[in-house]
Amino acid sequence: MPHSHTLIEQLREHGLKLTPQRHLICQLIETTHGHPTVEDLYEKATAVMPSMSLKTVYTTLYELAGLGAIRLVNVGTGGFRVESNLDPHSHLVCRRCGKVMDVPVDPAATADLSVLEQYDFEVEHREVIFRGLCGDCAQAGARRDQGHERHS
Amino acid sequence: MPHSHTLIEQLREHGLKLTPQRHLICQLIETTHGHPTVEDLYEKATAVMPSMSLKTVYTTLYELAGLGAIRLVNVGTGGFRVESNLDPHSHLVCRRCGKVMDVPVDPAATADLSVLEQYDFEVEHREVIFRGLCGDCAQAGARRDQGHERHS
DNA sequence: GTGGTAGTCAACAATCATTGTCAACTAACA
DNA sequence: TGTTAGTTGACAATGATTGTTGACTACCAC
Repeated sequence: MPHSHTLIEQLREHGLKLTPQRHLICQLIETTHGHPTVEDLYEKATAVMPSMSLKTVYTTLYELAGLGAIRLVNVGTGGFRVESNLDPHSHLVCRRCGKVMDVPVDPAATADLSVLEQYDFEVEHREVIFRGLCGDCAQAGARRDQGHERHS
Repeated sequence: MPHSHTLIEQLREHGLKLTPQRHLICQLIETTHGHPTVEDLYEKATAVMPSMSLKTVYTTLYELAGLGAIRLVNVGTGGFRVESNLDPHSHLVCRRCGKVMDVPVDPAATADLSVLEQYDFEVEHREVIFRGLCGDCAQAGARRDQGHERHS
């Protein structure tokens, strides 16, 4: 049920102070679709509250992640991204533009996992990433191949 | 068939010069088990050839990756790791010590992938990561919990 | 073997993401 | 409204990676 709470409510429930900075960051996360980078949020935040420091954004994100209110994922595109969609899903990651998209493929539904039992390892979380080219980048690549042949 | 070639042979086939640096790096990759970081390889390389620069290690790894002879994977533990096992498999990543282990779970066998067709995205590669605690770290955590209660 | 040349290398500086430190500040509660 | 523990912003530091460049060298032709 905590999942129906807003991020701010979750902060309060855990005894964290409701500072204006946290308020703003939570709001931005809730109203931003996709998978913003820390820098993305920082830019949006400073637009509203110019004194906001990048450090505060990082700190707040780690706090929210610690509460399980968000997840910080690293898809290998440099820096991590804020994941506010907590439903089980996988990611499409464009190797050219770095765009990240959700796909409703449950990582827990991965094929036969019985082999895992042979390993001395406590699995806590599963992650599935599909890498490749998004539509835009695939088109851009195709156009470039047609146009001026020699460019690689 | 190129997969049965040594890394050095693959370099040669693609017209890259066989410098002593590349020779050494290829050798180190082939004789190192697990998933060495760039820094790991750099340390081993400088032990043999002290003049080796970190830049050269990076450059060579990118070249090998460009040929498809190795893969550079980023499992979110800071810096990437060299993957010389090109068979389809997945990874166990310890969130505490950062250890990476291979498991023979084919990422392509992930459940129902038909939903992917609805997305305008060309999938080139699939990646599955299981995150959690390795045996050693799980034990260490349990011991700490028993001993001095209050430590978090 | 020797010379020419394109491809490589080491050194060094620069960049990017992230984290540490700490004094000043403020939300929460009495 | 005062007290105080928890937060914040400024700033420096770290760690990983990348850019630049002149010197160097593996390779090919002779």
